[in-house]
Amino acid sequence: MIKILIVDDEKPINDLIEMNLSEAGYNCTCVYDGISACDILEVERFDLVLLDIMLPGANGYEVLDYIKPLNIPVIFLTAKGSTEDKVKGLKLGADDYLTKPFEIVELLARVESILRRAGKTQTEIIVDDIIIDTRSRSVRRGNREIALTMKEFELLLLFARNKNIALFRETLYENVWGSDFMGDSRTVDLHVQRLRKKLHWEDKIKAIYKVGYRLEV
Amino acid sequence: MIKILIVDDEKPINDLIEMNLSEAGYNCTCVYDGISACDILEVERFDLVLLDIMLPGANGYEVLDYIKPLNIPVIFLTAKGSTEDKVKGLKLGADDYLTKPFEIVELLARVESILRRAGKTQTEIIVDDIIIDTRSRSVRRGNREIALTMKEFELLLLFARNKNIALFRETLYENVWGSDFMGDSRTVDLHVQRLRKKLHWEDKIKAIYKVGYRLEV
DNA sequence: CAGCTATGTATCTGTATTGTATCATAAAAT
DNA sequence: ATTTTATGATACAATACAGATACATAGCTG
Repeated sequence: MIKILIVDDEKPINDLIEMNLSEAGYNCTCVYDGISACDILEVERFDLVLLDIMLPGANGYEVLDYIKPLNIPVIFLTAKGSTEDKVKGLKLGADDYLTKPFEIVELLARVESILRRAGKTQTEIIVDDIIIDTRSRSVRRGNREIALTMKEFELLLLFARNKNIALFRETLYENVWGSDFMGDSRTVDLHVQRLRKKLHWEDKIKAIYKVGYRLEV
Repeated sequence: MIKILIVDDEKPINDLIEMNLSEAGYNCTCVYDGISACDILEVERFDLVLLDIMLPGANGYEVLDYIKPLNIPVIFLTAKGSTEDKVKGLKLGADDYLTKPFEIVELLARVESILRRAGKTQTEIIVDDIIIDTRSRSVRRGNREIALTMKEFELLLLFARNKNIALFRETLYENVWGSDFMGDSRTVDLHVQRLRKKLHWEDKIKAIYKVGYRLEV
């Protein structure tokens, strides 16, 4: 299990991140200031730290100094997009930075990227007889690869992370397409159909009348 | 009892939400401006706040600031659907976002989602020997799934949340169909009959002469 | 630039869902 | 008991929805 430490004094942001990373299968711990961060790092192993720069107590840079010798990758969270801060952070040893406000998709991408770089990626999600590798973005049944497009892959991932849960068309659209306006387009349906066909999941991904779809396993 | 505070200056919207959440078993309180919201939050505990952005007095963002330290989840209600606003809201600490006009079904889904996230709700409702899973929108008896349509499911949910309570036809119609005008149509009756048949609940859902129906368990 | 792939729109069609109409039966009122 | 009214049952029609297919566009690759 990959463990991520989230250090941010704004609880909502903390929660938002935690929720999404937990959903993606990571084990998260939240602390709200620099001192607590150092304390917990003293006794617990983590694979990645998400670190806010503006912190009460010790600021982000100081915490970074503390983390450095532990050799744990760090992603800086910064409110401002000032190049100065970025450079400073990266110079001091942050592996990446993320400017608030950020899209969840981007957060996940960067987290995966960093973990991959550190060789710690959790890569496989298994659903039924299918293996989804988030790292190579590939899907296999046994050792036969199933070629999916970008959207199809994202869609599958969402279903895989929400097995047996009815997903509204709007939810699907928001997550895969990133926009909250769908209108009456039938894009989602079409992609579900294509995905079904490719995976031979004609009856596993069920349409729910007037609602959306559900992956049944 | 889960308590929800509704903050919206448009009374009809307020009422609509209140009615539906009350039916769903939540305890609701309505206020119509930001100041009142803060006042009541000062003295009463709530589990969730539904907050309109456009408010007289203090606007939604300011109220949000006020709520933040209280650590109560917030769902923003807004007419706008721009990602900018969404991010702004989420960044400031809103836990979710609902764009007006919204479907009642979606409202309930999001409320449940948030409460679940906060560990304050259960996803399964058990009635007699039947299990209703609001998350997957499925109904089972033992491990035999009972296929219900949208309306049937909503109807069952309403009965399940109001066991042994007589429900007026108008109430049923308003909640499941979302409209407050029913005329003298017999739509509700028909759906009750269909639901009865599917669940073999011919005698559990009792007709109450000149009133409506009641689920007896 | 041509050709390919990914993605999205438009359209048609079958069908599940939903609602209306009708008649039969049960409950209440007189 | 008889009338009146409400509900149950059934059949059927309208509708909305999802599946399928074809086609248009965009974006990439060579």
